[in-house]
Amino acid sequence: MARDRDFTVVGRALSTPARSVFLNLLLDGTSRPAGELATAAGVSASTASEHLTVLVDAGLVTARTQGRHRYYALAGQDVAAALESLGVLADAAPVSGYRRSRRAEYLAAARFCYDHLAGRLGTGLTDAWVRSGWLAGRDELALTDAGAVGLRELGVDVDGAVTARRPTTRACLDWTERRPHLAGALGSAVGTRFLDAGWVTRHRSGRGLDVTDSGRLLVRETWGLDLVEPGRARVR
Amino acid sequence: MARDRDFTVVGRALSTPARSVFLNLLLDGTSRPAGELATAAGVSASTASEHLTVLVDAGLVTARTQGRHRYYALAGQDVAAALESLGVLADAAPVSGYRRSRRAEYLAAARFCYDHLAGRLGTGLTDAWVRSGWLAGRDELALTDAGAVGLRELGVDVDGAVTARRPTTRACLDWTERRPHLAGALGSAVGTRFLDAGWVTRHRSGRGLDVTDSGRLLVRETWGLDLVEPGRARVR
DNA sequence: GAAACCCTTCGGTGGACGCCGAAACGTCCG
DNA sequence: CGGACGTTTCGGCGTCCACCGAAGGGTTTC
Repeated sequence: MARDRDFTVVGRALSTPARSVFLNLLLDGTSRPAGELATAAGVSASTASEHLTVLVDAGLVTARTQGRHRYYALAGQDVAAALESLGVLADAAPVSGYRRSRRAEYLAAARFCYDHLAGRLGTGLTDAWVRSGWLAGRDELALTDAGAVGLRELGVDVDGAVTARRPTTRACLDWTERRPHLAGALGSAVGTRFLDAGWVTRHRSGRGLDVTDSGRLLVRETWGLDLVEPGRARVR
Repeated sequence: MARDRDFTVVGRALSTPARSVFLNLLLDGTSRPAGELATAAGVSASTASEHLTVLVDAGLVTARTQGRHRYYALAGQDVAAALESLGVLADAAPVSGYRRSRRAEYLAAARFCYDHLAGRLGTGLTDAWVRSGWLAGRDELALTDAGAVGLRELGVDVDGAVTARRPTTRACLDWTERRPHLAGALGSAVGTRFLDAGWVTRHRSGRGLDVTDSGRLLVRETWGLDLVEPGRARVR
């Protein structure tokens, strides 16, 4: 005889409006900091924090600390699938398959992680610069002499980044690509240069970035980095 | 953009131990009266009633009134599937596919619905007797003269059933077969005769019945009713 | 009609929990 | 180091709700 399942933990996790909003926001596969979830649900930061621990304890959501931020995401595909099937019960509306939202796709392509480039653009550039010897090491991403020269030619304020108080380079784990990308003072300088040179422009809302034609051309010609058009990107 | 789903209603429905027990009991596809569910969960009848209305309002469970009983069952296969996928989250144990339990299969084959035969045996006999002209009408199941003769020959106390205060015949909707079977005073008399003649025996626990070899032979030879061996019955 | 039975509805009570602001903790920046 | 920032923890408050017993409605049986 099959052992009984205890639905109470998962059920309780789903039973409040704020947590329902959280899960809906995370259903597209994105990771989001606690504060963003709090404002989206219209609750205070402290309340959101409590809700999030409930979701984590229930196994629906995972947390990852990054600097002074804490990113929350669905625990896995099976969670998304379960919520999907539950959604069928919630409203009689037909199911739309689980997939990244259009906005999530934009963010996955290119975005600002605070002051440095992230997404496929950020990880792609980092990979290319490691391959070409501009950056050394997998985790440290130390700036080499060749890298200093190359980036200076690009117009990046390398000297300012080196003399800054904050660490020159830092590896920041990308939550869509699951690989590190360049952060720290140098990462910030690179991001500033990309914006100033018009290689990327801020997307209408939030952290998203549009890679301009000139930027797309630059990264392809210089580092062989081929960025897929967001709108046409193959998902999943 | 996909409209947000509201998980709160379903979530709240799952969030208490008593309701979790109810759903586990109903997961095998059986229908059960409110009282049975109440004692199984260890709560009072009134509390159970409130829980059940919550489950019905959430769309997880349906209620069907039968006489002075009220049978509750899962609302459908999709509900079972959703609970199944949720169960994966609840415990890490691997899933055993959704299917009728062995006990449920026994009950579906033959059982007592209070004092009259139900399950495939009950509906099969009723169908056969309607076909052969012993009973008339789809809903009333009135006893014909030929039926009185035939049943009397079987040893059924037809006269006692006709003169009883309660209605001679009544159609009782079968919850496994979803078709009517014979109830009322005559149904009771038939059930009594089947037990006395040794055509069926009470299963060890509760309402379940075992059809004996003599009973199996009788129904096949007399009415062409072929009952599948419970243990070998194909499910689903 | 009367009694037995099943179930639901109705009050009332106690505990659980969602909510917030204040304070503490850790990180980043100059 | 000092200030800003994101997040969590802590106390306290108000509400919701799970629970029960008693009462009421409906059905079956005698």
